[in-house]
Amino acid sequence: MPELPEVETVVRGLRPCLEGRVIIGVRHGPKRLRHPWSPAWGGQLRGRRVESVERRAKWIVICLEGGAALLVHLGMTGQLTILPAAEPLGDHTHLRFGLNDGNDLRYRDIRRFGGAEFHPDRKSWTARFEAALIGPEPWDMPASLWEERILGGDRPVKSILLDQKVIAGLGNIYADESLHKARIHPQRPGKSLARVEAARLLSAARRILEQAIEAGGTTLRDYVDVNGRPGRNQLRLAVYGRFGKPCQDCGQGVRRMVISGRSAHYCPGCQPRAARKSGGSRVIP
DNA sequence: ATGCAGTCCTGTAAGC
DNA sequence: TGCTTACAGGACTGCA
Repeated sequence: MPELPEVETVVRGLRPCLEGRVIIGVRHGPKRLRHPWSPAWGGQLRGRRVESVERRAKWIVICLEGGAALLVHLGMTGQLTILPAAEPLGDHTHLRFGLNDGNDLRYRDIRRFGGAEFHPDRKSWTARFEAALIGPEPWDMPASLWEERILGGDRPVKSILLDQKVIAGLGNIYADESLHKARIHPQRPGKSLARVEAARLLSAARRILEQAIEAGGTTLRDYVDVNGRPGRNQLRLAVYGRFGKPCQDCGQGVRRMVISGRSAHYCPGCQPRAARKSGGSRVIP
């Protein structure tokens, strides 16, 4: 499931393959994507040179000359890969962008929760993000705003972390991992957290995301980078997908519960339901 | 205003 | 063995 580290890994992989290339042809499949592709966009893309590739939240922003941009969201199972144009189309390939170097940029998405959008100018695509009210990137989050949003929330802290309007980029895996690292139970209401816990949670989330980027993302099933290779961060997961297995910090069995319709994994030993009175006094191995 | 449940979509795996 | 069913979840909609 592509979250911030997977999207960042794809963006970094795309840069050397796309920057300076010209899109010479666009073809789309018959199936409707979550973000439907408009046939008119093909003509607007043809002949445009790629200037840069950026990331905003879980969106890939392919910046084109003239201020236009191709936005791609990978949804649940989206893959953006670079392949020689002669390579046969695999199953579930919905979009194919021919490049002037003989390669294709291809969008494959089994569950079709993602998709791509063309925006003709910078104003159009920045407005797209503004309308969605996407929160700050984790490293740009001001401490005061973070405190306000966590401590002011009645929801379980896990739900707050998953809310892209609060903070951009966390999904189910890294929300669970961040809460474990910060030693906070996922079901605690945001407003029950001490200020020191809120601060610990933000620094834990940043660290978890940085480590996952270093490891090239987490591959549990479908995620691959632009070269079709899986990530390595799945080997580092402390709680996600480890239901029943012993916590590597304390040995207690990892538990699973459903919060807002999503699975939440946590360690009952490291993440007690009630806040510790003496926060920060415990020695972390 | 706020938070929650329901929805989309298909491959995989469990269950009968 | 073959079929049915539950499950995975990002982002959005609609409802209370």
